[in-house]
Amino acid sequence: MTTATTTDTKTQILDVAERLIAEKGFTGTTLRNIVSEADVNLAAVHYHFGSKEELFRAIVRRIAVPLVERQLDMLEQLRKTTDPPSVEELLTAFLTPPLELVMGDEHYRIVRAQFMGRCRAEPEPVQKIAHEEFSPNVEPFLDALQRSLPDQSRSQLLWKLDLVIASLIRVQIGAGKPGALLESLQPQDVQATIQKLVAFLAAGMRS
Amino acid sequence: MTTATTTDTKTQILDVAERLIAEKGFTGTTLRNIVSEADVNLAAVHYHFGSKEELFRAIVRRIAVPLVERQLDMLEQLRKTTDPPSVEELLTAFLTPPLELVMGDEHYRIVRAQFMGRCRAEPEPVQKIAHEEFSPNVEPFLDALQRSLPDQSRSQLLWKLDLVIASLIRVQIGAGKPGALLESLQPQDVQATIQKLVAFLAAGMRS
DNA sequence: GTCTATAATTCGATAGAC
DNA sequence: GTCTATCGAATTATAGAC
Repeated sequence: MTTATTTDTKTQILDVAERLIAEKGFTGTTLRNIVSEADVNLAAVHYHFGSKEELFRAIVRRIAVPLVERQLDMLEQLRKTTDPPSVEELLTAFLTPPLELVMGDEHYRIVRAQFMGRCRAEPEPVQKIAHEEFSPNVEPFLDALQRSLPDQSRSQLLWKLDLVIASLIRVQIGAGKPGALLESLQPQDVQATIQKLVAFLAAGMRS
Repeated sequence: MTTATTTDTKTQILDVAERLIAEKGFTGTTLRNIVSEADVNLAAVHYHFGSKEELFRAIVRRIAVPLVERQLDMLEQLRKTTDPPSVEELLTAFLTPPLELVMGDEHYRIVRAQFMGRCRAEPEPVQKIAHEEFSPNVEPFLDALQRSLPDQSRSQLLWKLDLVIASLIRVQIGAGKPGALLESLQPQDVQATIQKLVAFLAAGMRS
């Protein structure tokens, strides 16, 4: 690659911006905060991303694209083996990819979880951008839920899935904090958290 | 009262600030936005509240104090009649006061619900302030839940109550939006929403 | 209590040299 | 691609007249 330093600068900006926005929120984070900690020039942000908003979209996309892909993969795997799958299996396929993100890089696992939770709870235009990137998983899972719970209306399942997402966001925002459900980020503890969460939510889905 | 206009100015600032922060968030709302729409002078904010942060605290307190009081009242009523109360009764006592807020003033019912949801999902110092004002309800309800579900550990009940609050926040943020659980704000629809939410969450609490 | 005027910073964004 | 320098606008907060 003839532009190795460029890639590094771009990634450096993305990494630092993701961490700061996870802590302080989008409006609470300034480009100057980002370039200061990333040790890059202020103009580099506009050169690589165009604007603060487009920088945010790039961060979201870097997370959301492989995440949604993995969710849909797991859903597809389920449909191949058991049809219709149980509510627990569907919820596990939905919740595992986002919660396993926290087991990634040593220093970034908390950041990534908090970022996801934060950016879906903030005002416009943040919420709109995050929704656009994360939402392609909703319809396929709604369809699957409909087949597994045929006696519930689609509107019912929609607001219940909404509460599933709300619980996911809460767990993500609190990830790593003492007393939180996802306090420890060891792989086996993450798996245990997923199981508890699935049990809690599956009971609600059936109510 | 010798300071009738003062009270009006103060209330006017509180009302407009609450609405704007509900829409745009704390950092996304400027004092100039507030005084412009409230048709008061910029200096009046600092005269009456001291700073933007203290203004926010005043808004939160105006909502939280009577709300928490009402939650604890309903809890006390329950303990007088049935001991221990059912999980459904406890959740109803917890969820009814915040969700009935949306039935108040004609123009402000959506605003108030959104404000509550928003300010508990934002970064510091907003979250800290909101937590300080809203949290006095947690311990009493945890105690009551412990008695109604004696075979679950306190740490279990804690993260489950956390998910209850997360669901409440989600419902509040989406209040009034098409497709949301709390789409209509008519009193009978709010009651129906509370019942659905209680059924969903009570099943999870018992899981 | 309310107002004007302004201080003192900080913001996102850009022009232009290298 | 990276840098300096800066623009224009916006921010919270205050000083001081009325």
